[in-house]
Amino acid sequence: MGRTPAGQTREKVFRFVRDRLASGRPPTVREVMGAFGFRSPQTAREHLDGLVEEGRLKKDPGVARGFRLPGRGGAPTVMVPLLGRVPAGPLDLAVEELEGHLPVQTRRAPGELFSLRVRGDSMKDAGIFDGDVVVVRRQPTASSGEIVVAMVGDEATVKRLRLKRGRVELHPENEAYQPIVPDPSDVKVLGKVVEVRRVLE
Amino acid sequence: MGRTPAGQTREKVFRFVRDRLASGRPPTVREVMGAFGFRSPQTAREHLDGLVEEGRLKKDPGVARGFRLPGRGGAPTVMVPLLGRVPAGPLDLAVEELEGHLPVQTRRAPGELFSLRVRGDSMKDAGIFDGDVVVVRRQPTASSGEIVVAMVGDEATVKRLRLKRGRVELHPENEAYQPIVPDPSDVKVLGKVVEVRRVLE
DNA sequence: TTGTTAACCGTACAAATGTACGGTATGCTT
DNA sequence: AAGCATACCGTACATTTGTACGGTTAACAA
Repeated sequence: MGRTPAGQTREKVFRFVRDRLASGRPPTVREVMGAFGFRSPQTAREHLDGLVEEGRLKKDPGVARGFRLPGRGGAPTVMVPLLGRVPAGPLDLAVEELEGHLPVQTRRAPGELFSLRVRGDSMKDAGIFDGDVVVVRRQPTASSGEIVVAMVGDEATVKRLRLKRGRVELHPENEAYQPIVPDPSDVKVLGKVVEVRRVLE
Repeated sequence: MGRTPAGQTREKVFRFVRDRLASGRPPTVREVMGAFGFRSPQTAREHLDGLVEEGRLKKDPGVARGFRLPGRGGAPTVMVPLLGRVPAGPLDLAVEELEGHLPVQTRRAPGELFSLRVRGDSMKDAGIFDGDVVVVRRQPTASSGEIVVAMVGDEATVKRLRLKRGRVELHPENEAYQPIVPDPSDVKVLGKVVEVRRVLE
């Protein structure tokens, strides 16, 4: 055989490409070449073609950095904006005052989601703590029992929605707080909480 | 002004690029051109350069598909394996029995992290519920007070670590449970919980 | 009016990148 | 030994892609 044990370099090439793909910057043939000390782009190409042949990678011929992971059932990853505060107006074209983005796996259209940091511990018993980030799907209504983000007056709040006799109630999940029963004209559902995240580090 | 309202197209271009970046396939200038019906690559370039100027994008000059999101303290995204169950042996080369991958923002090396689904509600008061996913950084030790994943016998458990007089204690955060004080030879810290995620949908 | 600016078009060129052709070396099998 | 496959090198070429230069149009302000 050749210089290195069979398949060993190939495995490392695969991981290199996979990690580069996750970081959002798929490598070129020559970057693979450089990363492994090859002195010919052809060598890198042979490994890459081999991985495609084995079905571990997919590629679009002719396109620069055209490698992908074969799509296995998993939902695609989209970057969801993390809003510093929730604007009162429409979220669509609002110049988002954003703190950053987070990667979320979803089948939803990217524009359908946003996220924000929760303040206060009114939802503590639902496992949503101060400082947690909630990912929200935009929708003007929600079902009773779902956790929603709603504007009450000009403030955004995370609560569990209860619809009682046509009236909207926003229930905290913390004994120390009381349900909010706002004037119907004063409350607007922004969306439904679809994910909760807490970073402990 | 020009054909479309000022800034509107630019906003859409930004989202297009951002979404393409998340999907692992950053666009070329000409792909942006095509996506918006421009008939000149220069038009797309002006929008892209504008976004770089505004600080909303970063780019590597001369590099194909060389756009990135500015790292607002933002760590790069890596794909972390979600393990179906935690094997007793070393995690390193274990043929990971994986359920999939999740995107996690971290500065750590990709191989340093793994994730698993929590069973039971013994950490309920820490906001970790049954079915939640915890992202774990592999490390053989941890500080007192940190939430860890540990093997007790041949079972993996998520608990808060307490070191008392040189002895290891694993504390649940739920009044219905008692602390575990295992035989030191029978417990092994697999890593520290660095993130908690809950999907509500 | 004049000027300015944002948004766009067209084309050409240079660099980055994928791809093809041929070669060398090593180890395994027969 | 002969044959074969894997691993690698070197170079050349075609395509993709970034980039530069110049022009057009429409809205707005002075």
